[in-house]
Amino acid sequence: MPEMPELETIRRTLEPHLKGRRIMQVEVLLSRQIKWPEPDQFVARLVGCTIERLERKGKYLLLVLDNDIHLVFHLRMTGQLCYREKGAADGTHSRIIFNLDGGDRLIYGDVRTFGTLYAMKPEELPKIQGLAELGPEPLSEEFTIDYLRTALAKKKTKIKGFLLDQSKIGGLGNIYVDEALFLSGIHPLRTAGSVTEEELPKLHEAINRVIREGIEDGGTTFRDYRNGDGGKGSHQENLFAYGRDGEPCRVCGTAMEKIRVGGRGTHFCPKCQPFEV
DNA sequence: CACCAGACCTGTCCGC
DNA sequence: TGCGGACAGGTCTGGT
Repeated sequence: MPEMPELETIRRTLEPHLKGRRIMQVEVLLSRQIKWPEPDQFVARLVGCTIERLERKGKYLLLVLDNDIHLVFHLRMTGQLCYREKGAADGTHSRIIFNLDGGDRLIYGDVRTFGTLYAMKPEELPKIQGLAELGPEPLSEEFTIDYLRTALAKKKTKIKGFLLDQSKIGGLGNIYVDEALFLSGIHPLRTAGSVTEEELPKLHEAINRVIREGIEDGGTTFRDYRNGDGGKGSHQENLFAYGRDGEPCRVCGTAMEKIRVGGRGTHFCPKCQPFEV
């Protein structure tokens, strides 16, 4: 489900509800989604603590508590975090429920149950490998054209796989990779190392643009994604590539195509994104 | 190290 | 209406 724009939207919509709130009780309905520590310890680390702030790193959301515990979520494909006021219905597929002061709740729901939760002391955070190895994020100071040039250099892996690799760039997923490749005119099967000096700034800007616009639109809702208030995003109305196979390219009118790259559905325009450089 | 299939799960959609 | 298969926003592991 969620890539960086969706997680950032969740962070922003939850923050006003959760900042300064106390966790009174935690209901663990599906313990295997808790990865660290053991579920009873997980609960013990949270109960009675106050949420000081919400951070996001790549596709991870972190609630930092007043005892320095970091409550970390990775939503994988179908995880949802939703704030519900006292008396509101739970919704379906609730897995972990955080009861807050005053009877309001933060509900972790997840249809496919791939999502992961952790309650970590600061020194334990490196145990989360994906978090420890996270590459620079789009729109960050570290994500420069020079960084991208060096990271791409001589790589024989496909550009699509490269952009999905969270240790290279943190936060892109299948939707926004297809969008960035479309906007920069690069065919998804080309190798990372084949990106030319002329294409490099276009790709860099395209990555920043799709993430920026995704956030501005509150994320992309195709199926499960909802923000912290249960609302949908609108970026699905502004996509150029993802999910548009068979439809006319928004730039040249050619029929968009869909192939599989590295096992992932991949959408592109055969005219705007020629395979030959 | 690159690359792929398979695994983890449930739900939905499409064709027969 | 029912059934089987493909597919879904993500990562991790194990094999070649």
